[in-house]
Amino acid sequence: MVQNGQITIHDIARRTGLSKGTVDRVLHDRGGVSRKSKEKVMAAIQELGYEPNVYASLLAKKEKPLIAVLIPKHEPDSFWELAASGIDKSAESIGAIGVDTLHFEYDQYDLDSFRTTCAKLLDANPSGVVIAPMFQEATEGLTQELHKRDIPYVFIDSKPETDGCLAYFGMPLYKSGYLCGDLLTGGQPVQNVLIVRIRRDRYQQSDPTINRRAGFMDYMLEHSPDCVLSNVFIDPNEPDKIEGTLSAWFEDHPQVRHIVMFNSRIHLIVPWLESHPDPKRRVVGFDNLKANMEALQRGIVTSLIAQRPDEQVRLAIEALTEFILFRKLPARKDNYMHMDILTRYNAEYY
Amino acid sequence: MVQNGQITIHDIARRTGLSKGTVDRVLHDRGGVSRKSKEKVMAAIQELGYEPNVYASLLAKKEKPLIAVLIPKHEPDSFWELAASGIDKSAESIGAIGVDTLHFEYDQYDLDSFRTTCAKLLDANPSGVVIAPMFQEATEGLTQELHKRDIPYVFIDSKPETDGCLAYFGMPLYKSGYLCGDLLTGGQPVQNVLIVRIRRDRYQQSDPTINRRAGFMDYMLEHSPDCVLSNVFIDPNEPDKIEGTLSAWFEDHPQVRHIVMFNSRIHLIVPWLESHPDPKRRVVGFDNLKANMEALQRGIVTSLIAQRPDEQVRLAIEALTEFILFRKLPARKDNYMHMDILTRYNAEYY
DNA sequence: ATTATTTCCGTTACCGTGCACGATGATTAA
DNA sequence: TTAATCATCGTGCACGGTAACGGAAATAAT
Repeated sequence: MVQNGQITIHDIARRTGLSKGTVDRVLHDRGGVSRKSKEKVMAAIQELGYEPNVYASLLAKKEKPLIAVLIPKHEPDSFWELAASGIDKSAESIGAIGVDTLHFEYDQYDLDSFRTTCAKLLDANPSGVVIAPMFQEATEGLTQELHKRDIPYVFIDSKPETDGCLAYFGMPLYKSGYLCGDLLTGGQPVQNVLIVRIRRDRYQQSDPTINRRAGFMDYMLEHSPDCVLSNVFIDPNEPDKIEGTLSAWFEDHPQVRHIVMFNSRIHLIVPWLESHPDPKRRVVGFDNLKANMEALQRGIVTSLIAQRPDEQVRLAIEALTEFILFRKLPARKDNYMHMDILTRYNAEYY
Repeated sequence: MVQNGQITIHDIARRTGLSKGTVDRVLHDRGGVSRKSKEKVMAAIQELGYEPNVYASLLAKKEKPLIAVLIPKHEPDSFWELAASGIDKSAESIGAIGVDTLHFEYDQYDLDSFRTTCAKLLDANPSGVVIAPMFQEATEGLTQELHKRDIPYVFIDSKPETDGCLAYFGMPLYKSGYLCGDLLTGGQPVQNVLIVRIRRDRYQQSDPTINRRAGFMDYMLEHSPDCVLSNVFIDPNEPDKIEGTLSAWFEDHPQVRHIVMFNSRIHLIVPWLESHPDPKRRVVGFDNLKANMEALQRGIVTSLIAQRPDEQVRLAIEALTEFILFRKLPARKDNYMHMDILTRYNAEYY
């Protein structure tokens, strides 16, 4: 440990001939200080190089900041579960420095659920909020209220076009589609590609796969202009039918050996892939769900593109904490996360 | 913010009919407490779920933990510079919670320099140390002294076989070589590979490339048993000669289009690669040095394997901080970092 | 001129722990 | 029996900062 001849507010009080109460007032801009005194204090702070003692401050305030996290409800092995576990992890570490965390989860297919969850969140009166938005308008309603109450918030995953948020952490969706094209083709021209898609619920508001598909299309246009792209739709609610659907399709297109999905559900087609092995096939999907990782390590899936959802939330929570505790703004407002390329050879330590 | 009905030592003092002095004594095992009192206090702590207030404790002790970091001295765009910048970043964030950080840098080719730097480090009397070891024996001398003084330490990058360190954060070297094989060959059998090597200084103690090469060899043995592996040595101290060396070699082996280096200096051969373009060539190297990244984005280098040195040190410092402040042991002792695969399509956001 | 407001600032009681100091009663030595 | 020793414990100040409270002086209102 280190002995610290720290400069305290007493020092600068003595130096200015004022009391520590006044010093505290200018430190926190609480008003009620004459211009002259304020200037003297500021000067002394500069000269002596005063830095507040975080411990003493936190102790005296005897308050714990609360960070609320608003994410979609999730099934066991899903993208949002990865995010949630990331929340728990960083909740632990910031809990150590005296910051509490609270999850709020809404049904991403139910606007009402989102609304009521927002209300609950506001009731908890958090000092900061992490938002994974799904419903454009309702989110705006929330952020307006947060603004009114002067509560900072950050977005993760996706974000409204313009917004007064503190920061945003997410994946570059278009680019991830582009990268996906490179991984699927291995950089070589390709004749046929099958895109497996999920019939979206009509209530679904935001769809990241649209941007990914766009990036993918552009890659293919540039590198394999003659490639035929086919689409097959499957229904995650009827997993039994998936194998049949795929088998039927491949009956007509036996030559297709490049398969891609732009959502996190590549694991849905793994049973079919396993029962129809082809060593030359290439399969690319997204996100490090457990089921996906297993398929990757068994060689069924060629590559996954992952975005470290846990790190996304960690950074989001960290940025929020720094702002709440120390009023420190994040270095960048828009933070695009690195896209991790996972293969069977580097999956082990992810 | 949230009001916290925290349990304090007063509460457990009142509950046991003792004074806070006594409670403090059992909390810190300072002796001078009867068996009966001690038991009563322990019981009350259990029942009420007492958790010490870190802020108050740190404030009262009026000490700031100091974390010392011991790494090799480094040139501008080198691996250890990446690590150093990671240190600065996390120093900032833990600085916010009142933890200081201090660099100590030694000449990795000079044992004496390591020794004197260790001495300086010990003089600073840190509460925890992060070590990037290069000299086996001298490192042991340091850790023994740290043990004596009861100072926790963690290793990064590499570590001695057996040691009482708190944790270790590093890259799985052998596996990274194996992965490297897959990236270089694209999973397809290959006829010829050129390994560009650096003539090591004879004083160099640890050489991560040995393990990487081993992993690479095994991959090739399994996937391209007939492949011819050639070695060419270059000297980083005479960059002017590199182009000549390579040109001379390729005169005799024009058919070789797979090139790999197992250290972070792939950028050294970039000038030659640029002046002898070949669209079908594949080049793989290690680490996200600026020069390497540029070559990657220009398409000169096919892939890089990076290990996020900044995250390595962040995790190391974080583990140390948690232990120093809260006596919390890290979840795992050996932490192998994820190997990042970088291509021109995902390099942008790294 | 007197009273009522402001403006500005010092005082003070905390926040929860750490630790030195001294007090108390019990035990032992003289 | 008296003095000295010891085990055991309570008291009180310190750490640096926060913010409520109230007082003095300056200004405004009557």
